[in-house]
Amino acid sequence: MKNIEEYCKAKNLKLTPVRQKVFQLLVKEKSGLGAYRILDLLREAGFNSQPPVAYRALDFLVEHGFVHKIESQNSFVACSDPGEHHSPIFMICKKCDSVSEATVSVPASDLSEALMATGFQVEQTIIEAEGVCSTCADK
Amino acid sequence: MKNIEEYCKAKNLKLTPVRQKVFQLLVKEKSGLGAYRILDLLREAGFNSQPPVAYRALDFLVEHGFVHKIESQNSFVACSDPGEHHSPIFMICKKCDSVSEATVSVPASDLSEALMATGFQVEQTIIEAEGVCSTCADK
DNA sequence: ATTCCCCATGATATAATATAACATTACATA
DNA sequence: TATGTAATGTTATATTATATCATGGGGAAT
Repeated sequence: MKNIEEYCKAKNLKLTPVRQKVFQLLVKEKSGLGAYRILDLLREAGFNSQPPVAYRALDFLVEHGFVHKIESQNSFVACSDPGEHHSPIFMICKKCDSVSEATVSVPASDLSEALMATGFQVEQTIIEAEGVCSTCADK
Repeated sequence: MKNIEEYCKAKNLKLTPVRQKVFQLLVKEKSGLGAYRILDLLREAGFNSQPPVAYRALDFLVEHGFVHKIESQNSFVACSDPGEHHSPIFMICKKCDSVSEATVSVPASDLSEALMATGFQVEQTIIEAEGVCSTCADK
């Protein structure tokens, strides 16, 4: 949290109350949250609750790398390493629904190679793994 | 097409007219098609056009590996190697909107390793790369 | 200090994607 | 023929996301 406040100050980005609140909500959750769930939580916290409010805040947070969208769930999670450019890989546990992020500085190398070999110029990768997290596997 | 007919016969799966038509529509397209676009095309072809019709056909086709869903687009594409179990990797061109599939028999190995190292048991991976396809890059 | 501009927010409406639920039909086979 | 299962028909509605236009707030230039 401190992290992103400083980052925004440094970059002259406006971390407005609603943006900050949405980020806080996501940080507290280990699962992804949908936009309308976030909207409910905002309402409970006294914020305006129309859909564009949540989507705008999420757009801002995603654009600046503070939050990631989990495409297979239409949900959102706080970035575990905000401010860094990276190719996140998400591990989604189907038992406990947790989403965790494995940060890899560069897209997995043999993946890149396989794609490069086809002549495709990769700009961004979306990688989401579904399975069972170590905590649930231990049970 | 022949491919999937035979596969269904062998596995005793019912490749009904609407399922076959949806698959044909997807085979003809190099971009992903949304469910409601498919629905329109079905209607043009004389089929019943209620949403569940398209979604059921897509569910069947996806379940049996004939079609893949592109999560980042909420769209669907025909599988380039139906019937095979694989970990598809999609390359989505942001210029021409084409979606092509790089088939890799096993999830990219260093990706798997990175995830295994965390203790996460991967069951399935979703990998979508955005960028520029070789055809568009050549222009 | 005033004006201007930009960005964020407020507010309403609607688009786009997806599923629930229940009725009906078709077809294999006991 | 009766019966069960899977597929389809049909209506309604849930869920996710965006377009659009109006309003407000705060900094920079004059």
